[in-house]
Amino acid sequence: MPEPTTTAVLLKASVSHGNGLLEKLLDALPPEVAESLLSQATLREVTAGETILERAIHSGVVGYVMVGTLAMVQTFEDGKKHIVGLLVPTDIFGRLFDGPSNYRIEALSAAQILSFPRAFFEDVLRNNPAAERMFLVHLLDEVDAAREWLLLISGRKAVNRLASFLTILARRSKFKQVGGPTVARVPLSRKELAQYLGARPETLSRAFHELEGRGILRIVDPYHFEILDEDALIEASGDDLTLDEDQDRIRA
Amino acid sequence: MPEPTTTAVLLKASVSHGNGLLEKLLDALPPEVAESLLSQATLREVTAGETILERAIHSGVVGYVMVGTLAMVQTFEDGKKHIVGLLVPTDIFGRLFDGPSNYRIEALSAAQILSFPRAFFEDVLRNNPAAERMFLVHLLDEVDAAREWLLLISGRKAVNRLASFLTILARRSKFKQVGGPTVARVPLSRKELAQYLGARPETLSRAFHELEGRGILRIVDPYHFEILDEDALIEASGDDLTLDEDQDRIRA
DNA sequence: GCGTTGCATTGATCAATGTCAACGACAGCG
DNA sequence: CGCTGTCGTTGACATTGATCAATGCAACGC
Repeated sequence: MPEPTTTAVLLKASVSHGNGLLEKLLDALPPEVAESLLSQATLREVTAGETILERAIHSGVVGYVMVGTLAMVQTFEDGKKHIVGLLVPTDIFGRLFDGPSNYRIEALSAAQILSFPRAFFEDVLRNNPAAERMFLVHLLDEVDAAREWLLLISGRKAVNRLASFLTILARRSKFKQVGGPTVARVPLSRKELAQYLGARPETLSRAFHELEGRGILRIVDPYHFEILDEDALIEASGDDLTLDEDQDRIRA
Repeated sequence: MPEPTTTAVLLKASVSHGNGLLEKLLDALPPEVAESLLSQATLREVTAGETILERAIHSGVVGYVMVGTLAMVQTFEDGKKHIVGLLVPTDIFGRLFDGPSNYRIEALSAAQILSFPRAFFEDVLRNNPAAERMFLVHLLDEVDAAREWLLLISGRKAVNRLASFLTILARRSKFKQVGGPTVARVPLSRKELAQYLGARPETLSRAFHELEGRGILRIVDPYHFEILDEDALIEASGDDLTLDEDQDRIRA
């Protein structure tokens, strides 16, 4: 455990310039409460592949992603596993007020995580209705996001799903604008991304190269891509599927 | 507007024997508050196809499904539409504390809906932290459910997805046990179900008949199915996909 | 009663993707 | 330095599912 107060100051600095949930929560709290919450936090550094939270454990912490990418992994009895969600900087994980989480949290890349004692975090929310409501609204957004995501990967062709994924990724974790071109960093191996998108590594590989062929992106290495034509990427993600419409079913 | 007090009594009777979110909320509230909440509710009867909530409208109501099935429908500019979620009895819909919902709510079958004035509902939650927390936990569950659903429909073959859907449907809205066999009622047309599952109506039709051929179910009519072998159904929903496992990535 | 319309079903074909196999690049290790 | 295992890629082939087209069935209006 690092020395609390100093840590808090450092953390405040690094947290405050973002606009994630944690920042908003801190803003909504009385300064001294925000301070005390931060003073309870510890910074944890993990390496790629490390497990952060075992599944089915009523964990004592709430985590906040500072840098890096984590994955929520569902494991089955027979040893198969499937990534069911990604966590990028500003995301919060850990189950509040309630039973164990159903997934294992695993680092996909080296990452820095802010850990709060769960009970303390809960108390803060309990005593600050405004903050708790903010959290609630955030959850409403999450539900919507999950549904939107569902819509994107259900049906459609592999290239579409990949384009959708890249588009969403771009929106969620801002790519580094190193001078000129936008470079996307995909924190998943081909195999991992493949299962996440419901496809096979081979299919995915072909999809990547198709997008490259269309001049939409350039493959730097298996994990880095220059986005050459962002509009075309969005274009490529929206394809067909969905229904042809009845237009007239409305009456109410 | 019906005569409040009488309605409240009737509603209390019909709501109380379930164990959905609303019941739990009512239990968590002081009796007189629960009473007043119910007295504000109005019962709305809708017919199949009716639109209950237009999308992108900051609606003034919170709805609770008593009987029937509703769908959350995402409509696109070009007129295509896609069902992104189902609402069955005991489900609550309507966006609290916050902007308009992104979906249109539409009745798939004739349905009865309990409508609460949103502001009143919010006030009740605001003044009863226990209830609000209950709502929050409920949202956590919803997020998980959405992720699980995602996992089920991503990838895999059409038959698997169909079997998954039927299994989940069975869990969520209990099928009528008319004496002997379990009869599933699917509240969607083939076309609707097809988009929901990310497939084409034709493919779906073949999937249904494949399950019938395997002796897992019997097609009564396009909307009713006798489940002959529930275990086999579950079996059929779990197929392959997912990853072959690394077993060893864990270190922490 | 008869045509019309909407929907499920079925069949034939083709495009997309999963599967199997092999190769090359690269990292770790002897 | 060369061996070996992993991973991404590529190719050939098999399977699945989308597409197009046609049929059957039932509800509805005339």
